[in-house]
Amino acid sequence: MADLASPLALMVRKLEIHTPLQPEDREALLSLPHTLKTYEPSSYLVREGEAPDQCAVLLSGFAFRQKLTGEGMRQIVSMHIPGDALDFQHLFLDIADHNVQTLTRADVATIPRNALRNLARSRSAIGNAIFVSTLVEGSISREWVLNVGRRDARSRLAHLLCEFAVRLDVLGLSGDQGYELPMSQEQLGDALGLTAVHVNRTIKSLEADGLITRNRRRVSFPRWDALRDLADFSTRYLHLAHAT
Amino acid sequence: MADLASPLALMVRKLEIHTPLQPEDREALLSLPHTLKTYEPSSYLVREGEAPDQCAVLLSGFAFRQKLTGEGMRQIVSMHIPGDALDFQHLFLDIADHNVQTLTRADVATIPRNALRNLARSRSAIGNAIFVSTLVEGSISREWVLNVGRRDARSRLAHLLCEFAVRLDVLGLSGDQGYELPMSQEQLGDALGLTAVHVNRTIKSLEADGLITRNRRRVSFPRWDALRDLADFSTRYLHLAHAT
DNA sequence: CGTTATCTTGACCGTCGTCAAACAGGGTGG
DNA sequence: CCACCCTGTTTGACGACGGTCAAGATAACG
Repeated sequence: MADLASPLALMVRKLEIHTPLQPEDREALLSLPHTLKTYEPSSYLVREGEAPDQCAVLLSGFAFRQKLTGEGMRQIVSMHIPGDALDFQHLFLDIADHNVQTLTRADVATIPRNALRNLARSRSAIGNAIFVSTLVEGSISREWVLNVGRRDARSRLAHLLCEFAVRLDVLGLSGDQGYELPMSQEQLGDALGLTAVHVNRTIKSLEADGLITRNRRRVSFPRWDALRDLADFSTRYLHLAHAT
Repeated sequence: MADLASPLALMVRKLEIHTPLQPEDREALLSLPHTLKTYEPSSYLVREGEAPDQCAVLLSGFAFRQKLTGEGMRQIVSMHIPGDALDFQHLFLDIADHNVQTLTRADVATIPRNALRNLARSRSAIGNAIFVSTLVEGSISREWVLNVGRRDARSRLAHLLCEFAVRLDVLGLSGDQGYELPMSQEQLGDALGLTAVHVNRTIKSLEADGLITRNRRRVSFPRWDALRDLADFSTRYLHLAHAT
C-alpha cells in the first residue's frame, strides 16, 4: 500500500471506480509531477475566461463549480469531493467557461497541464479513464438539469443530499451516521436554484417529517429509503457499475 | 469537395469547429462504416438503461436528450442539430443514463461502436476531437443548469432561442430571417422547466416587446442585441474560438 | 467577549402552475 | 370539397410554491 502514501492516491482510486487500470498506469499517475497547496474557503481555483495551465486535484475538503448571471445571481453547477480532478476539461479546452471555488479549506495538488495531457496520450487506459470521468460528470450535470427543472424544493434538496451521501460513501468518506455537510444554506440555495430562506424552510420540513436529522452541520438519514423515494433518487446516473 | 458527398461530412465539419483535423483523419472518419435510416418524429434512438452498441449521428432534422422523474415529469436536457453525434458517451459508458429522441423526422447515420472506438484510439486527433466535443456538451449542460436555476421565464426562453440561433448559424443552417423552430410549446416547456401554458404567455410577451416575430413556427429576431441582453447570452460557453 | 456570518421566523407578494375551455391548423377519409 | 379529428395554440380565472423583505436568534470566530 505504498500507493496510499501519494497525495494522488485518492484520485487514482476514484478513476478506478469507473475504469480499471494496470499497475503501470497507476504508477505513472501516482508519480505525476505536482505541487501541494492549501486553500482557504472560497478561494478561486479557476476563473471564467482564464486559460489554466494546471490541473487541480482536490485532496481534502470540498469545492464547487459556479456560474453567474448578468444580474449577479449565482448558480452552483456541480459539487466536488476529495479525489475529484477539477480541471480535466482544460486539458483540451483553453478558456474556462465557469468558475471553480473551494467550499471549505482544502488541500489541492496541482499538476502541469502538459504532463497530464502527455500521459493521457501515451497511455490509452489513462486517457480512457479521464474521458470516462468527464462523461460521468456530464451525466451528473444532466441529472442536475432535471433536478432543478422538474422537482419541487423538498425533492430537490433530498436529491442533493442523496447524491452527496452516495458519492462520499463510494470513497468511504462518510461516517456511519451521515456526513458533515459543508454547505451553508445560501450555498445550498445556489446549488438548487432556490433562495436561502426557502432552503431553510425546506430543511425544517424534511426534519419535521423525520427524513433527516441534524446536529450542527452533520446530517444523517434515519429513514434512508423514504428520503430516497422522496428524492426520486437512483444511482444509475453516477455510473458506479464497476464500483465495489 | 468530394467530402461533402459523404453523409458524415457535416459531423466532420462540426468536429473541426473545435479541433482541426489532418486530411487523413478526415478521410478515416468519412469512410467509417455506417447505415442510413430515416426516423419519424418522437422515435427513440437511445433508451435509458439500455446498452447501445451503435453511435447515431444526426444528418438532418432535430433530436433531444430527455429524462423523466418518477412522477412522469419530463425534462429535456439538451437539444441536437444536424451534424451532432448522439452517442459519443456510449463509446466508453455501457448503460445509457437518459433517453434520446428525434424531435422531427430525421435522417440518422449509425456507426458501429467498435469501429468508432478503434478509430478514436488509433488516431489521437480523432480521439481528441471526440473528447472536445463531449466537453463542449458538458459546458452547454452547465449553462442549462444556470438557465433553469437562475433566470426567469422570459430570459430563459430568450436564452434558448439565442443558443439555437448561434448553433445553427455556425453550421450555416439558419436563414437570414431567423430559423424554423421545430419544438412545440410543450417541448419548449420541457426544455426550460416551465409549463406549456407559461411558455405560451412568455412567447407572447417577447413578441409584444418586439423581441421576436413569428410566422408559423419560423422565428426571427428583429432586435437581436436586445434579445441577447435580455437572455444574458454570451457565446463563451459554446467554445467557438476556432470557428470561422 | 465582541463581531460577523449563518440560521430562523413571520408577513406579504409575485411568478408560474393548474384547470378548463375555446380556437386554429393540417391531415384523412367520405 | 367538406366533415372530422387530432395536435397544438391561446386565453381566463384561480391557486400555490417559492421569493422578498425584515427582524431577531444562534453559532462561528478572532
